[in-house]
Amino acid sequence: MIYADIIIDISSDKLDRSFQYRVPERLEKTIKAGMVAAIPFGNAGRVCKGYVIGLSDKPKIAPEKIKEISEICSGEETTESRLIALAAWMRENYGSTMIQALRTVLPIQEKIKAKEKKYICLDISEEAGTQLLKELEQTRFKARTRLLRELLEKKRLDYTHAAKELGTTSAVVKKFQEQGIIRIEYDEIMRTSLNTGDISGERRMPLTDEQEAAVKQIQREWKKPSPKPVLIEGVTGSGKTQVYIKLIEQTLSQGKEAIVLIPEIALTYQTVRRFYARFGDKVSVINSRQSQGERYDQFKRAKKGEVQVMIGPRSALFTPFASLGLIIIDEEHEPSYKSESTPRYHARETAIRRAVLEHANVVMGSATPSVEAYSKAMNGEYSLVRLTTRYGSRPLPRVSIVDLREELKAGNRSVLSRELRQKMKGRFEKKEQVMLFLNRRGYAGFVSCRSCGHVMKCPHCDVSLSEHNNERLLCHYCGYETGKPRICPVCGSPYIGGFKAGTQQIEKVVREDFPEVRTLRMDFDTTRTKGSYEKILAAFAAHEADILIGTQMIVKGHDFPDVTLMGIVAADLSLNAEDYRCAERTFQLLCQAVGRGGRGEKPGEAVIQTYHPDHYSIQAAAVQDYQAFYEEEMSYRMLLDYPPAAHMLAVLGSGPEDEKLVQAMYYLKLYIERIYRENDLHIIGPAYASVGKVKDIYRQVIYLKHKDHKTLVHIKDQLEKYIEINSGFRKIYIQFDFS
DNA sequence: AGCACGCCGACT
DNA sequence: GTCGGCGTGCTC
Repeated sequence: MIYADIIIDISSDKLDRSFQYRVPERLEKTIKAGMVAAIPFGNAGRVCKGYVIGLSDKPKIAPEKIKEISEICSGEETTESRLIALAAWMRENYGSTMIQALRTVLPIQEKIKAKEKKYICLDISEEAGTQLLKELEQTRFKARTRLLRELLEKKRLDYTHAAKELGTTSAVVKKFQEQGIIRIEYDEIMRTSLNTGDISGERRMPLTDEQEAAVKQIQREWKKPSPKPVLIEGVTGSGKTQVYIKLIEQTLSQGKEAIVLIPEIALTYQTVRRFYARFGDKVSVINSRQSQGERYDQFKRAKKGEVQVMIGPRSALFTPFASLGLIIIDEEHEPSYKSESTPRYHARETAIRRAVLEHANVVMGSATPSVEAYSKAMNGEYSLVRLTTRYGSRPLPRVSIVDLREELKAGNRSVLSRELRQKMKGRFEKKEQVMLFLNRRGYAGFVSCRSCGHVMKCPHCDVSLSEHNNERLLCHYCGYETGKPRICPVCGSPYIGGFKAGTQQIEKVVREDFPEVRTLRMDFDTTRTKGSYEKILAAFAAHEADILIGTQMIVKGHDFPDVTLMGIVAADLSLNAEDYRCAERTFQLLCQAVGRGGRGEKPGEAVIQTYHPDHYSIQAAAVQDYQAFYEEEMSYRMLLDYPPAAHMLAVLGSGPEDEKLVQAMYYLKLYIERIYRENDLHIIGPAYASVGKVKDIYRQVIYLKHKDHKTLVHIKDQLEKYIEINSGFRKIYIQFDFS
């Protein structure tokens, strides 16, 4: 006798588990994990659809309780079943429940019902409603009162939303509907796709010899019986997009589709317009500002075959194309390709897995590949393609490194070194533009007491508050806001002030030093509203300002031909993070920043200000020498057994009660020591995570390091079981994070 | 999600 | 006593 594990519905949290069904004899041969089956469910025996996620020969519960599968609705070779197989792989490799994995892979399913989105509407006049509310308030119909009050205020309520927020059960709604007080409305609005704007300015450029050679090399790889993923290492301005477009053209001509992943931060109209220009309405774009419904529409169009190219961030990877031929990952090194929620998948690895399942190809590209990807290219797992010539053979900017310690010794306490200020002055006189880049990564101006050193912290999170406009203190993790205190809350000293490091302070200094100069600022504060990002860039491009001051976001993907000086104010702020990847991040950011300058006719220049002028990541970035950086960094990772030299698994525990969490994590460590007795496993922790508390939830972490990825997956599997059985983990949420 | 069950106040 | 709303728990 064969039994199938089936997941009924991924849209509800309450059904977040699998149910076992008997497989009738006639289906024993055909049934496979990933198929969609019709099954009776619930007391009323209503038939619904479910996903087969696994098969076994043992019943988990009393066999007489198990019902039989009615029929199979899908074959094994459908897009959906391949995506379910991908979800199963993600579940296994990243550690999550099957439901969580399915929800990541099939955002469609959630909306397949909501394609006819249900709304509750008042079906009687407002006066009658108000009257009825008054009557109801006198009675004990609490749920109805809540619902009616909300309805009078909002007129139209989202059905699922009402259920969640107001605790409105179906019984309440049904009763109201019978009485004719409300009606249920459905709507199916096809949200319009992104407007393509003016693309007439784009002309097709022939490939350079080097690009042509790269395309040929990739095509040779694809002709092999089992093609490897391709990594393009191409310096900034070498025209990787041209190569991508050529490869997509070829894929489409074979009747297949393509997915282009672009990191969230670079996903602007500027970057996708070249794809629009070439492929027109064959292209669809997803971005993270879109609602679930909008994304669903995009996926539906892809499934119907109305578009052939999908461009988007990480989640676009799951576009349900019928015959996927190519996945492109641009800026492969970007950290946003790693998911921050369970399953914590990496788009690069998952794309390669999907490509295997779909018989598609993967091409990734970066000027500064991640150490992980590059090491795989070195050991032959990926095929490496190099683009070394900058467009129009423009020289790289001249870079000078300024030692800030020397500045301090010379009595200059400003954030601008003498050299940088001197060079800025020269540019302003010549009417050329300047960009100042602050690599701050959460080191925004925190507020501390100069007498006792007390730092203002968020009461709900383990982070310092940062000062924003008009003396407000803001928590970047939970949004907590408070006024800046006049005196120190600990010692009462009036000398309490901001640590000057934010973009606002730099803007202030620039204005003081150069009163004539028009400044523009781009950071967390100024880009919060929709469209402001593009507005700022457009204003700068139109010479409405002479200097642009900003964080990470200013170094991504924009060409300003009149920018001839790039100032990197504090290069090593990102070096101080305790993360093993901080040198890599610093190198990548600096390379991008330096590469920004000198895109036009005039030669560019860059100034890097740092306290660590001798650090290899800064030295290598100044001369844009990836190879030198890679070798240094790789020997460091080998020495300390960090990925990719070894594999690492972070076991993250979180919960509202500190002591319970500490205890549970300690037991977890003991359990790991008990089940794995070889001495080749490094266990670090448990310890509080780098941010030990977020929104009043405490967080701890155990790190496991081992040469073999499979061993870690095995330990994860055992831990999952242990946690499920053990009641001590009831209020503790455990997540796994592989790297 | 959707259904049955059982508790509890209100009313014949 | 019975009726009916409303929260709770279960569905292989």
